Amino acid sequence: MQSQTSPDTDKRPVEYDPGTVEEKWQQRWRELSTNATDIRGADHPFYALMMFPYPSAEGLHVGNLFAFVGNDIYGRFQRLQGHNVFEPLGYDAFGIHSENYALKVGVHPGKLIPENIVNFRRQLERAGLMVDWRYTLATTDPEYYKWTQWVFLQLLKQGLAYRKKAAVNWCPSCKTVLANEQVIGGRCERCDTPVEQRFLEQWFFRISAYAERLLRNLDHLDWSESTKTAQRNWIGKSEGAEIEFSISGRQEVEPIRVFTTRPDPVFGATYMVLAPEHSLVQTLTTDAQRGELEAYLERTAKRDVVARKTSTEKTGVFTGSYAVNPAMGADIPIWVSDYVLMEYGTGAIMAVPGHDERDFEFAQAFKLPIVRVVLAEGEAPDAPLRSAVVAWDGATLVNSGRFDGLPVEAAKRAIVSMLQEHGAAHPVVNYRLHDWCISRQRYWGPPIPIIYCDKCGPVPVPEKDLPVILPYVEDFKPDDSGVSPLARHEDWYRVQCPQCGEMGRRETDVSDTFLDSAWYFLRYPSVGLDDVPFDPDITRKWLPVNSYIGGNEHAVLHLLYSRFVTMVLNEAGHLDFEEPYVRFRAHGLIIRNGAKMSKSRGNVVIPDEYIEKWGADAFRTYLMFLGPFEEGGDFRDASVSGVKRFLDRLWASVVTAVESGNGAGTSDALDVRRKLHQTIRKVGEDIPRLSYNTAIAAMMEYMNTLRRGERTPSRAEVEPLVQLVSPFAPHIAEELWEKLGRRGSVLDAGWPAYDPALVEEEMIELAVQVNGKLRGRLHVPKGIAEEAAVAEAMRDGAIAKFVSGEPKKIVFVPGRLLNIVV
RNA sequence: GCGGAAGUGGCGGAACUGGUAGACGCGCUGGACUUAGGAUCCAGUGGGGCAACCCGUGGGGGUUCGAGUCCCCCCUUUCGCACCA
Repeated sequence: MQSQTSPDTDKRPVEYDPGTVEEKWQQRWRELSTNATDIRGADHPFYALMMFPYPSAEGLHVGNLFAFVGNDIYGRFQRLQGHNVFEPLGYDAFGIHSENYALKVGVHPGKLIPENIVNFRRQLERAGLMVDWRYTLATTDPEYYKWTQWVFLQLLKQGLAYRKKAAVNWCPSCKTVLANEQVIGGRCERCDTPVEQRFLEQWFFRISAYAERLLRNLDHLDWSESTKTAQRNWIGKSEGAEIEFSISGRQEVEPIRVFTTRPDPVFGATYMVLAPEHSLVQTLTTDAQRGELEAYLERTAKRDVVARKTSTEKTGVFTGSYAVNPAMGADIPIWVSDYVLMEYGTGAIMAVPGHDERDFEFAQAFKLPIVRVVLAEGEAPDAPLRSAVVAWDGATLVNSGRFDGLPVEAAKRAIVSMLQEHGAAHPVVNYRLHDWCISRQRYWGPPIPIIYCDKCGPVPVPEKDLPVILPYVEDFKPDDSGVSPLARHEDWYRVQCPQCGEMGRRETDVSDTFLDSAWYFLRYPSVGLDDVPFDPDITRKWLPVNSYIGGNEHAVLHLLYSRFVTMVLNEAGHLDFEEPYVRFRAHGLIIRNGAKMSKSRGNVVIPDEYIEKWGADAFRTYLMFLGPFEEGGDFRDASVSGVKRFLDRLWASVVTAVESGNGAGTSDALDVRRKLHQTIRKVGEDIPRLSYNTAIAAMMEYMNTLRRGERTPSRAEVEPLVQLVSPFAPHIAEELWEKLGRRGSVLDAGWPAYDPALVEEEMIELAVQVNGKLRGRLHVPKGIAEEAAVAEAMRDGAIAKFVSGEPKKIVFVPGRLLNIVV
């Protein structure tokens, strides 16, 4: 090919066999501990974290690998920059996922999970990740969940874990309680069954107390904007007022409190609505209405959450009682309806049917009065009100006594302060964020470390007694008793109270998987230490995490919970930082041939098959090449060949360079040298931006330059390229590094420097436009002056013919373009 | 309904703060070497036109010497949230 010597034999492609090369280097990395991180001795620690996978029976998914490779490239790059990089990986092995699969195949999860982990480990090693496997963990290890239980106890100690009987989301299929976050559109996130309501005693974490801090800190985090937005929306801060409505003729009953972001139309509040679960419902129901109301409550309780939350049909019952509208003192009826949700605000509303669509529908259905109190800009006061008018900008009040004519914004403030003087209102900030229910009535999780004692109540298991081992039980199938399968094992749950020594009973619920993953990053560098969850010196050195890469599906759940737990541990004095991840980037999703991958479609990419066929290096590089890392892309089988071809050519170039003995000195061809230095700069700029696809394209471009014409590349021309390629295709890079006669891992060779003088071209192509239209290109010296450029342009007939007479204006962008306006 | 992201060749995708649209790769066309090639190498490849040129970044307006990029109005896709008061 490039060689001029014996064209006959050299036309033969120089190919390499990825299988042999990759096996050799993976073995060598193991023998030489190339990927090991010196945790205690590191001078320049860099913690490159990736979200750990759930070790499924199906094995590693390309989506996992896409994320891991993306993180690995970043980590390897940091190492080449001179950092001590720690790139650990473990397994998120507890949870409903594993348990359901175990139930399906009838094998105990305690047997399945270790098998899956072995398979995952094999697949991960094959991918050539720079992971230090001495520091791996599985959330199912007692040495790990001992400390998950410890985290629970810290929250309890801080008063942030509490028990309450609450309406919870109950999945009748999984037979367990779900967190709000696990309910998608009223259905179970895992099995898509409509979720029902149940009332159970649950353990909650008071994350709502941290809403403001979780929100505020986002402003200073170097995170993907989309992730921050998702968290902001989830926290859902809204500012408004709480208004009290006293009960007409019943001073002894506490007033109904409502939260509203729109206090201005209070004069139009013609009735009130309580959520069916509201505590005042019984008190306010008159005897005459009781029968009808009880029937309604029963109906709504049975009604599944989907129907309740998605149907727009309004149902409800009058309680028989009246409240006093504090604005003008009128009595307004109090209704009960399931369109008001107990979870938001106070579970009660003042209904303003003139200006709220839901209230309007309800008022129409039950023939309640609708009053107009807000006028949209330019609207006549006597315009008929056919639907709710939700007006804001430029709207003014009517039928609101002395507030008539006031713009909405001013009216909001004026009305709240008027009501406030009467003690009937005060400004309030409300959040959508609910407390985190961590109880699960399941088997496959860490038991919550609590012992119930008749005398002492709930008593925390003393820290010295941790872990509370999850016992091996054969019948781990959940039932609909509302309690965990562990509650069927008296020998396990009957235990002495740690305080008084009387017989007590263990908490039989286990904790949410999200608690396992809320602190795992703290454990990695301290894996192996069994007297602390995380060593203070090690933690000071390695945390917070420098770079975290993961999927945006965890934008609100895992990322919010781990931030919360970090804040709490910080307050308790266990950590000296309150945000766990300095930088977070969400990777994109991979689709296949334009369609979502799914088992049912049968279009799932199985990494093993591709690695077998193309090699891990080509597969890794292709994954990074198929689209922008943060956006994902379309996996097309036919396209892998392009990347493989690039690696083949890289191999061939290095081999011929070495064989030709073409000096290790500087390269002879100036244009090749320039391109090399431009490539070094480009790749070095692209990797930190996670713009991997363009970094690879740049290397391919350089390869094309290298191969142009009948020439043999020199070592100096190929050696830096091997370094640039190494984060993407580490095995071939190592092999070629060795072929080049270099000792040690290419990982420790550093990152090549570029010469700024060579990056800049001396001659450039100057685009010449006439009236903004491209008319020609000039090959001119970089620093050419405007006058010289114009003169040069006018000598070019193809350009000059568009210019007649004196130009009106000349726009000159040095080094780029000349625009002659005539 | 609300919120996020995105619409560029046959396809995946490039284009930093407005400045040569289509880098890189796949595919395709032609050629070389071949018993053969789904290997390799070389050349070409947005559309139209013999050409000079013209048209082109979802559609329509606008700002500008100049717009894929900025502004306004639509359309489409996609991902979250969703009776949130």
